[in-house]
Amino acid sequence: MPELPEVETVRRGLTPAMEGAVITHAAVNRPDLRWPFPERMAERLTGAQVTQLRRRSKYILADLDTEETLLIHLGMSGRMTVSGDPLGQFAHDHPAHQKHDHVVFDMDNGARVTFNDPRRFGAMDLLPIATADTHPLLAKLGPEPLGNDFNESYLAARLSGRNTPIKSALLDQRIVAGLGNIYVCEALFRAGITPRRKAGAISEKRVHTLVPIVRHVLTEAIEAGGSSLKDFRQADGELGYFQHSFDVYGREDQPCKTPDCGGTISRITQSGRSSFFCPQCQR
DNA sequence: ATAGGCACCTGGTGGC
DNA sequence: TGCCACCAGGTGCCTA
Repeated sequence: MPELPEVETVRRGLTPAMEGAVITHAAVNRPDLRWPFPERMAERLTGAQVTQLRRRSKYILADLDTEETLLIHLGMSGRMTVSGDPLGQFAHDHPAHQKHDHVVFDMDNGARVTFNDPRRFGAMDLLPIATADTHPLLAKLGPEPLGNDFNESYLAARLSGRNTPIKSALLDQRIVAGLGNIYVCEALFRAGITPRRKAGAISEKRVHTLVPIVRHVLTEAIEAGGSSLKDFRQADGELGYFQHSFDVYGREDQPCKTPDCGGTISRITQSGRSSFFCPQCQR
């Protein structure tokens, strides 16, 4: 589910409920997600004030006044939602506990933040604050696609000589961090590049066009509140709506949206993931 | 170093 | 209604 735009949407939705608020109670309802939770996680979180909510790639980072940072990843099916009234008048007005509500934070402003993840590919960890760059899960991540370090010369250098399909290269979080299956498909469509093309065999000119295209796709998706496939929700429970803007993702056998193209969207499997593209206008 | 495949886990969908 | 195969937004780890 959650690629960079969805994670950023969640981060923004959680901010009013969490930033500056104190975790008064942390319910940790199972010992692990993808990996075991850190030792004594509930105790280490209880009483901590969230000083800042940040995002790195698809990770949410909650800096705490205890000199620790809570790292959160949503995996494929993770959601974080807010219930209750941040002003506190209805502090006890929370929906019933749902299946797969693995971690629940009650905040001192009356908000309740619930982490729900049926498939449990998500993760949480606690690390010393300001060591995010060296955490094993973050250390090898490439630049943020919306940051200055992701630029034309950087991307050209990283793709040159690589024999892997461009689809796989853009999914490689070490090259650029935050893209997933949906937004890679969409970006390659807009760039007119077939997902099969070897990364090292794309002209420098076309590589250069990819940079602003990736930025635009992600920016538009964030503005739309992300994409809601199946069950993605923003933190307030609302659906994102970028899925209505998909040109290719999930559109197998449907007509290409390029005017006068006349092509039909194809689906192929690359390294175990579906790639959607128009064979007519992506070369 | 690089590339490809598998594993982790649950749930939804569609065919028979 | 049941069973089964297949699919899903991610990514660490193992193998050549």
